[in-house]
Amino acid sequence: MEKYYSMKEVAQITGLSEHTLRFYEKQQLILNIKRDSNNYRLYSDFDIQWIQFLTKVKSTNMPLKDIQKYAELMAKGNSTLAEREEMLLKHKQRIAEQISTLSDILIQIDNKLLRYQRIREGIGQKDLEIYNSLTIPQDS
Amino acid sequence: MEKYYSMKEVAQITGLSEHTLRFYEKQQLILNIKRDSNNYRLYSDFDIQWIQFLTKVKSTNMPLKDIQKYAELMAKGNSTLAEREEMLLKHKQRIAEQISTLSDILIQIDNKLLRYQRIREGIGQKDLEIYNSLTIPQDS
DNA sequence: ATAAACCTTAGAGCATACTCTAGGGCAAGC
DNA sequence: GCTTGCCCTAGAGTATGCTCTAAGGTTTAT
Repeated sequence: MEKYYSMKEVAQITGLSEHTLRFYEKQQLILNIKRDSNNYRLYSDFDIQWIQFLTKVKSTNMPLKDIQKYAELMAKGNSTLAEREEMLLKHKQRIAEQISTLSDILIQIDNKLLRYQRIREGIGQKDLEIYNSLTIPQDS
Repeated sequence: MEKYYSMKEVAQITGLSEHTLRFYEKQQLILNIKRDSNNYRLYSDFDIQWIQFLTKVKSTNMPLKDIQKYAELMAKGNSTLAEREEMLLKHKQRIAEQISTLSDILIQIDNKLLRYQRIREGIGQKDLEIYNSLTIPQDS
């Protein structure tokens, strides 16, 4: 006895809107959703797990197009495992790059905050420069 | 003697297209750019530094609208330091959240990769299930 | 004097990812 | 039988962030 979930339930569980769920299906990010006698969608536990994973990778900036490709491979079965593995490895690489970019800018922001602090303390007022011939204080 | 840079040079230095540089100026992310007698833009070192910082924060998903606000505050001078500081602190928070999301999905991807490996090794073939009455192997 | 290499503007067009609207069906309760 | 609460589709509309086009100006070299 497999349990199925309605559109409304899945929207609640996943945090996505019903619009978005239908949109993802139209874009083929979500495939093979069962229907009841009224043509209403019936989502399985597997479907929900996939939507949750999809949401996660999307939040790490994987384009919908790529997610669609992954969903397609997944639906084709085990013969596509190597290809899916490759996609995930590439995405891991992109995530690592994102983390590195984020850490980098975090440092730059801290530097700016330190400079602001020094300016507030009256040190470093000498850093002020003339900006394009207008008396606009610098931020740097 | 302050040095100035042409549109083309700034595009090369920053890696942004000339189109994008003009677009950012129209959107008021870049302010108060000097002009020569031909109405050509003259970018200062400060301008370039700002564009480089702007590019960085943009890459950490700060919306252009927020960057515009920051640029505006910056142009208003030291009286807006506290407000700018607040913006940066909030953005630091968002960056921390992004890093945490990314690290999290990195772990999930690794789990998936491990499962793939097990399937490739012939262990876990029993994980295969029937997907919506079709014989579509699971990914999970 | 004319071509090439710069630059300018306004505004149109495009890609991505939703988000909403219109028009309609079905099933349960009053 | 009719309202309420679900659900359905197709397609239009919106927001963001570019990206390009058209039409034209200036400077420098040939």
